[in-house]
Parts: sequence; structure tokens; C-alpha cells
Amino acid sequence: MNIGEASERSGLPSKTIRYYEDIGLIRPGRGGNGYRDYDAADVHKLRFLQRSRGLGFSVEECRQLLALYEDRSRASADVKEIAEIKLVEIDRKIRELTELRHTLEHLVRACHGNHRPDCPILEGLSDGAVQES
Amino acid sequence: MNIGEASERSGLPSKTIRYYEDIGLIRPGRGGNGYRDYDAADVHKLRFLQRSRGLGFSVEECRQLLALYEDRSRASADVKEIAEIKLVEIDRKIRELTELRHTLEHLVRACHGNHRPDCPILEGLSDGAVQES
DNA sequence: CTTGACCTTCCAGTTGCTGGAAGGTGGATA
DNA sequence: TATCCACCTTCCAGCAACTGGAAGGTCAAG
Repeated sequence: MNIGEASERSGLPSKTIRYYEDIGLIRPGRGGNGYRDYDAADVHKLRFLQRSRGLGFSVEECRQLLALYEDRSRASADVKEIAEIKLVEIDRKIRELTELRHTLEHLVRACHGNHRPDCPILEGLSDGAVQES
Repeated sequence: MNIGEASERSGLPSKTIRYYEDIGLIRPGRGGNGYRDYDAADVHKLRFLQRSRGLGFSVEECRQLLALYEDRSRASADVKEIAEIKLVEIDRKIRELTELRHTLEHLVRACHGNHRPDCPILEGLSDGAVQES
């Protein structure tokens, strides 16, 4: 398929897809007309990149994560180590997002009136991991 | 407190903290010596920025989120709308992270041998949201 | 055989930092 | 009191990860 369809299916702009090729994240084939040609595996990688970038992983981290899927000949101990490091990071991100979610939800629930000169959430937010000035 | 301590407490490099001031995300006071002076509320905002940036929110999105905490005089309906949009995004991020976690965990468990010429996870990954080439 | 929606490359601009130079501040020590 | 040394300041340059736009080739439809 052409880049336009790959873009639609992956959720990434064509520009970004070409950029990812430039930096060696994907290697689509080329048709006789010079057009890039993407297969299902390429699209999967692109979707994967779209997600993991959106979740705050750097391009280099995404490259590592992609390698976990791609590199079938790699020693598994190696793969396992990288994967386990990323698992810890992912767990932290999930925890932080969950906290952020609770905070926002509280904000929405608690401050449901039409003006909130002294929203209760605002005081609550000064807690945790912060001491005096 | 000085920028160094604010940096330690927030987890953000001093450089980044100064940059966030440049683009108007925080406004610390200044001591008589010209040094920036951070209070507990500033540190909280910085920690908040550190987290939400790490979770894939853009600086402009962080600015909006910060405004939810900061702007006490704002009409609550307005606040609520922004917060609810962000809640949907956060839920999606949590879902995606959870999926990514499962995938990686499966990778670690399933490919526990020392070489994996045909790891089962690799075939499984080609499913979902992707059709033919 | 032209129109329009695609595709190509290339180059410049933006966002969000990040490093380094050049110099001022301030508490501890000789 | 001098002088470290670790901190702070501003400013400017560079990098990462896109993003937009120009100039031009491709292709199915009319």
C-alpha cells in the first residue's frame, strides 16, 4: 500500500512516516514507480511507534522496543533485560497517569458549581513530596 | 529555595526550569541577589510538569492542565470541559500502556529460552487493526 | 490528454529542550 | 581578608523530532 493509506491506518502523518524511514526505524519496499510500498508488518510497526511516542518514549527507546519485536535472532536474555527495564518504566507511567486521572476527576466532581473561588482540590494538591519553601 | 533545590525536588534539570519560565509556565520570585526563588507551590507545578511531559502531553497541553489548578477565578464549566477532554485522553493512554505492558510481559515470559528463532509473540502481534498489505 | 489527487526529494522552520561560555554571588577555609 | 568552589545569572548555539512548503513526477478518471 502507498504512504497515504499507511498514514491513515497508523495514525501518523506521511511526513512523520518518511522521517522515521530517514532515521532507520522502518524500511518499506519501493514500487517500480518509486513509491514507497508498505505491508501489514510495516503498518503494525508504525502503529506501535505512534502509540509509544505518544506515551512519552523517546525515538531511541522506541527503536529498542521495536527491536524486541523485530530481532528474532537476538539472544533472549538480552531481549528480556531490555523488556524488563521497559516494564518498570511502563508501570511507573501507568501509576502516574492513574494519579493524574484521580486528580482531574476530583477537580471535575468537586468543582461542579459555576464559580469556585476556593476549590478544595487546590489545597489538596500542595501535599505529597513537597515540604516547606 | 534556589533553582538547584527546586531541580532536585522536581526532578527537572535547572536548564529546563529556566526554559519553562521563559515560555511563561512558572513565575518564581527573585531574591535581592537576582537568584530565582521557588516556593512549595512552584515545586509542585514543576513536578506536575515533569510528570505530564513524561507522559506525552505537549507543553501547550501542560499549560492547559496547569491552568486547571491555577486559575481559581475561572468559570467552572470551562475548567470542567478541558478536564473532561483530558480525562478521555488519559484513559486512552492508560489503556495503551496497559496493552503495551501485556505485550512486553508476554514477550518476557514466552521467550524465556536462550534463543528464540520463532517467538510466539511475534506472530500474535500482527493481529488487530491491520488487514492485508 | 488533461485534471486532480496522489507520490517523490529537498530544504527551511518550529518545538522543546540541552550544552557551553562568560561572568556574578556566597559560604567555608587558609 | 583573600581565595576557593559550588552555586547562580544571561546569552547564544546546537540537537531531537518533527512540520510546512516548493518543485516536480505518477496515475486513474473523465
